[in-house]
Amino acid sequence: MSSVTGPRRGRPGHDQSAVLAVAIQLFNRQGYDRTSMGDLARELGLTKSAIYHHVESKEALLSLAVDEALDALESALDAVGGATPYEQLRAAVHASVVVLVEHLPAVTLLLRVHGNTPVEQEALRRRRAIDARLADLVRAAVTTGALRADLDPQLISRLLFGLVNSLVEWVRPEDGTGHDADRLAAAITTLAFDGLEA
Amino acid sequence: MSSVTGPRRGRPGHDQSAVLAVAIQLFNRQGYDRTSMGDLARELGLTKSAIYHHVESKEALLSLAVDEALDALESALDAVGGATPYEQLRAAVHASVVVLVEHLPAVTLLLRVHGNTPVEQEALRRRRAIDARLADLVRAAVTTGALRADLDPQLISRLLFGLVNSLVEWVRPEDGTGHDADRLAAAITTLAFDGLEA
DNA sequence: GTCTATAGACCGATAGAC
DNA sequence: GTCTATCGGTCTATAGAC
Repeated sequence: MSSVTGPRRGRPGHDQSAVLAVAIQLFNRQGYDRTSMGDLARELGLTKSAIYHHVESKEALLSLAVDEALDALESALDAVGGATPYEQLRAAVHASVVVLVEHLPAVTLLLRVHGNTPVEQEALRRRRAIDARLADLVRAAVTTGALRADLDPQLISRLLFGLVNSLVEWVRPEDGTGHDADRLAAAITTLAFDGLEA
Repeated sequence: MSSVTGPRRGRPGHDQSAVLAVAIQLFNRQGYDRTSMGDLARELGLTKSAIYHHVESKEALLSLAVDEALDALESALDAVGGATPYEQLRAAVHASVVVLVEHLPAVTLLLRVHGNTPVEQEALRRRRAIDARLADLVRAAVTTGALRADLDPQLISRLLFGLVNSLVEWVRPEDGTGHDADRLAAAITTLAFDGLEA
């Protein structure tokens, strides 16, 4: 299968992608602030100093991680098609769930970012831009009459993608079949658009 | 009106409730781990040492905060009534939203706890117990035929309360009328049980 | 590419005066 | 109830050898 972990040329030892993957895992398990470069070194079987050969700083690791999540979410939205705003919205919800499951560690970390450092502020700015695109889709779908008009479109948008994002609290990695994400996305669109009642 | 902030006898200066309220606010703004006792002291206009006259430790502040949220959620669930499981579930959703809005800072902090300290582990244990009670309600409502049976009851439960909990990401304090929480709770139950479609 | 050693800053918490 | 001063520990990051 194709290498998802980026360039690795001949030499033994670790590369940036391997360090990043372990870092994201650790940040999600312990929290970013509570995870020291010493913790990361121990998990990698390295010393702290060796890590700094691969990444510039601890904050750079966070930046690389949230960029992975944001790039994936933006690309997925760019690829959304559909004849009507309603169909585009359903496709956007579906695509968001799939990205969330496929990039679960990075997206989980992204959704836990609430801080005030420049890296986190920039991540929040990009997240708000994505939210705005989705809110536009909801507004358009309400305007065409496909969605109920007795709820504020911005409220609908926030609830809809709050529902999607809440998946990171309990979804665990796929078992490899590759069908979990699609089935989960289908269940969520069913609940959101058709409701819970029998 | 009644004092929500606990005992404050004659003396000038701060009390534990005042320190806790500012601490929760700061923990939510900066993150628990990134907020130092020095930060909290500056926000209070005190020195670090003075804080330790009111609370035993930084972790004790976290413990007090999550206990406020958990106590409120448990009490709200205890008070839920209704003739059928379906009606009890709708009441539980409504009550959860109201508690979340009324205790927004404490509940926000609770939902951001994912660490491994004893205080956090205990908070997660109580949260899971609450989740289990709600999952039981969902299962019962599915059994009576009130809720659709083509979705796994545990999935329904997770999505339903993921939806409710996602409110902490954007809800801001009430303007004092006291009606916001009820109207918000009504909108959420509408979306969850009736769906988005027109 | 990894190591040992350490600089320099900040942390949580305490002692003891007022 | 608040202060000044400080202890012992941990943190990110760097210097320089191999």
